[in-house]
Amino acid sequence: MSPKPKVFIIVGPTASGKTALALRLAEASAKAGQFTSIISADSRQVYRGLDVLTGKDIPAEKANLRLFGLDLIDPDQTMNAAQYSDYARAILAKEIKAGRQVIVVGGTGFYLKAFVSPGSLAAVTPNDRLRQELNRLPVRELQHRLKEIDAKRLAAMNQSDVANPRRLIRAIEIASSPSPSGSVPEGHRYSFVWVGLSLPLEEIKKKIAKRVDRRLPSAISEVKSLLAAYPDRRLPIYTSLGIAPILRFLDGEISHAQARQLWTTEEVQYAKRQLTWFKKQQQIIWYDQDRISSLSFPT
RNA sequence: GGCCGGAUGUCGAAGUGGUAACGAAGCGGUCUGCAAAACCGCCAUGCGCGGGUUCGAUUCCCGCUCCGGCCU
Repeated sequence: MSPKPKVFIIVGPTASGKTALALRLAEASAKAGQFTSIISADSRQVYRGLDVLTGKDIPAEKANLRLFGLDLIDPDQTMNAAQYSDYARAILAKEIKAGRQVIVVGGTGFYLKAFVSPGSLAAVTPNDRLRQELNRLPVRELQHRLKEIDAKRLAAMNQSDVANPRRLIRAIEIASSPSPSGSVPEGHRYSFVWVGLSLPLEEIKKKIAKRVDRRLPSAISEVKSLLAAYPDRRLPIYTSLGIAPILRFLDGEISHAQARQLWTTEEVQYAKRQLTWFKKQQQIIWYDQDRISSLSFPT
């Protein structure tokens, strides 16, 4: 039995230097004659037209580098963890088969979870009609409905989830589907190596502040064009970090400086949410961002 | 100097003679198809300072300080 292909998964909060590390690893491998494919795991970089806001900063001119996971959908479309997982799995298989090594880089923990364990998600496809209908109901009513069709499922939800309309709707969706089939466990065909980049929160804050400052002008024009082409502000894409403050600025509600401040705060809050998620992932091996240079691809 | 208004947590902001809404920030979490999302918990023994009235005052009264406006 041949050894399972080793796949690096680089995670960490925003502004921790994940991309830079991936590029360095890829370059080093290229020198040794090994080509690398990078798959991004980022729920917002999948949008076409969302570039400076999401910091798509991998230089496209990097030769010998195949890059996936970016610009997959239009601003009025949506993607979810299952779709991402299917997509990334397919790419992974293809690239490995072609003899390339693969590095997955991303900050969307939930996508990564679905990616490494396909089948961890209930095999129930979203039911838009049902969701639309349920969306109008208050939380109380959602709880009531779930209780009627699957009391156990409701009882199993924690304090936070039972108050969360989205989780309730999803639970109802699963419970009311014809065959709430369990997931099909899939054998691990790959050996995933999780690498976490850590650096002090104070450093993250500094980097974020600098980045926001640098990006704001072009981010403003990006939001303008987005708004011009897709005026419906209820689209999920509009919940991307930085957009709300920029919209308020464009609406004349707040100043440029306030928008910058708010965007920065949003980014920092996001970084902390990411840390909360990654903290629980036991498989991650953490490295201090400034001592990462010694890391290299095992052969 | 006079008159009026205000002073509540880090910020914004309600409010009551019986012991401080709410929003933001902050802190800690949740997580099986919207995840840069959505959601949950914590966060002023204290209401500018000093007196007084009262069983009890942040709330009423007196004085003071500071801020804003108007007048001289």
